[in-house]
Amino acid sequence: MNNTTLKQIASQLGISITTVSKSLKGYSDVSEKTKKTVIDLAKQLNYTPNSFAVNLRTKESKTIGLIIPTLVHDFFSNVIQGILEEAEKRDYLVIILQSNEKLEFEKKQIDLLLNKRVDGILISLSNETGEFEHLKTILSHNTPLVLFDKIAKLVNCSKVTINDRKAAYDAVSYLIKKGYKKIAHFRGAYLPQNSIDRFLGYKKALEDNNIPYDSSLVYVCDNNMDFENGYENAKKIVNEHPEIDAIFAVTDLVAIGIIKYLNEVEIAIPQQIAVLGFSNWFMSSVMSPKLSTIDQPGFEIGKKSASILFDEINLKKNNSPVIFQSIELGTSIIERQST
Amino acid sequence: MNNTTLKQIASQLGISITTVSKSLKGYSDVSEKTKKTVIDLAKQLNYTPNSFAVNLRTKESKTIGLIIPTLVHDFFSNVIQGILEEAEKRDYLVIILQSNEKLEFEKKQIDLLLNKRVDGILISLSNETGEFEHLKTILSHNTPLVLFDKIAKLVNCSKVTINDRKAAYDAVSYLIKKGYKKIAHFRGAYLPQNSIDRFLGYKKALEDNNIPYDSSLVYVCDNNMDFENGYENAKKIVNEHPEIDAIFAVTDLVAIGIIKYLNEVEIAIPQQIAVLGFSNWFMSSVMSPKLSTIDQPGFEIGKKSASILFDEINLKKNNSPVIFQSIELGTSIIERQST
DNA sequence: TTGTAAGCGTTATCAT
DNA sequence: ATGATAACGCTTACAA
Repeated sequence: MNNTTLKQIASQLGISITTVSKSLKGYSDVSEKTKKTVIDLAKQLNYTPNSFAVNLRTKESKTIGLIIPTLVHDFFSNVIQGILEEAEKRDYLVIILQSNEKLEFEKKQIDLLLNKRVDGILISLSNETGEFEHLKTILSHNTPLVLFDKIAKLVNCSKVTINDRKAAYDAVSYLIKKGYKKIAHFRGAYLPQNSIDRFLGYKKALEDNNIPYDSSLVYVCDNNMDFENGYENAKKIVNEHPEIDAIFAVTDLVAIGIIKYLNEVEIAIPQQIAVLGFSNWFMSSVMSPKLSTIDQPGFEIGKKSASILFDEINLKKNNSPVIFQSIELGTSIIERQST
Repeated sequence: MNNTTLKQIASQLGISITTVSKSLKGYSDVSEKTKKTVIDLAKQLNYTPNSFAVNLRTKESKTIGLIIPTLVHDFFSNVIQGILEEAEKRDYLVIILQSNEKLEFEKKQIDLLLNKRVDGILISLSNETGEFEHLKTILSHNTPLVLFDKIAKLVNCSKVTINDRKAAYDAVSYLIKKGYKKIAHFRGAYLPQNSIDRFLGYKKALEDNNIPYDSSLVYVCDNNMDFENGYENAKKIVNEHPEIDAIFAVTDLVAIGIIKYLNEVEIAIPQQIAVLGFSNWFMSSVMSPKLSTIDQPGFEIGKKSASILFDEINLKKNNSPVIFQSIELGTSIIERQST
């Protein structure tokens, strides 16, 4: 049991709590001698400040909250790693919650974090999230908030993303340059901004290259955008549109589902149908064929988001004005075997 | 800003803080009438108790800490999900830290959690961890501790694992039953108990089936037990022991590395060499060929570990004696295409 | 250089 | 049924 308190040290040394506190915190108005005795005894008794008391006194928890849609997810796992790394540097701890792509959970979890009085909050929105009152609640509590990856453009806070539209545009342009002409798109659901932007990039690339946009070549995945979606839609499209020569998938997991199906029915990739993913999950590099994809720097997104959040926390502490940033991190095309 | 305090409510209502507190906490010795007024005003002012003060007063944080070796990891991600689910049920929050398979970090993070005064700690040990003083520190702080997956048998606390030895034994027996005779094993490093147990299971299965154990067929992966390890060791063994007809890998990631190499040099799986993994990562079901593996129930391990931890936290609160449990969850063989 | 005392926002004990 | 008061352990203005 380690429950040494300042009081105990003080009484053992026959001095006041204040002097003990000051000594331990390196204040200058304590004699070297007493300071030393205090520090020695503290060390000997294994003193650590009671964080509950410190929190109450300083009104900060040295903790931030993180809400992500799904944990079992290559991209988000990497984001978390980046966040944890930045937090550790600053002696901050991170409470992690999973919204499970549900708006309802997201709301509830925000309340939990606010009640816990975390010093800041990091969120990647659920695919369901189309209203933003709960985010504004965070702001009205004066708690720094940084949105990343799946953001709400309308909420007034810092944001860290990639340029989904441009990334998709480049991806499809690349496909066109490789000679593919009938390019289908398996897009995400209608809500998260990313799906929309990736779709828009796809469409624009076609148009800029004089390929007429054909909405019947766009298949919509449901909210999960998972393996099954890719598999099932691949089955459908092969039947409905045998003429396609490439599919641009909204995310790797969907692309992997596509590959799975094409492999099963022995449609050659990329000779008959090319497949291009998005996100560069580790998995995509060990598939057969290896999946070409867009690299989305999860780790850096995490680091940057956290670092902005901590900056804002500090600015707030000093009553300095904070200027919200919108950062876009770069992406790149990873060419492998599927295109 | 939501900083309503009991004091404010009290003064607005012209009653004492005590009465306000009691009303809000449903004590019986408050008149229905005042209780109602208090509750109404509290709701109107959006009162939420200051958790810092509550923590200080009650000496509990309603928070647990979790230390895992790696975050970008299918199995551990599933474990975390299980833990978060149990925590949420009980209105507990979870602080997550990553040891990165380093003993040094593990130690430091334990200190962080202890200083934070979390109500309990959940750990899966790093592959480096061969001494346990830091774990005993947790116990000496009287903080409930549950070890899962990678545990230390010698530490006196509850543990949740699978039976690695039996799982490996069954796995190799299955291989033998399928007719494989020269079975190699890519084992993990010498430290984590799992590696040892899986190796022991492998060895025992051979012996029980009258296949002489040949130590030259056992290749040791380094601490990371990753894709590269599988790939490189596969390259080596194909060269050094062309006679083998199966490889039992300590974990799926290693198995996937093996498959990758065998595919590249066009060694037929499983006709020439069969590959059996361990853990049943999602990835393994979308490989070509699909990987046969041992299902390790990550989600359940997480749930069970958390639930035991919360039980111990409650018992401790009631000053009831706690009896440490060692739970072993079942595994099963997932037969796919690689064996 | 050292110490007193107030206060952070609760909860709990004991009077009234 | 209600309230005064102390306490949790710390920080910090203000005295001495």
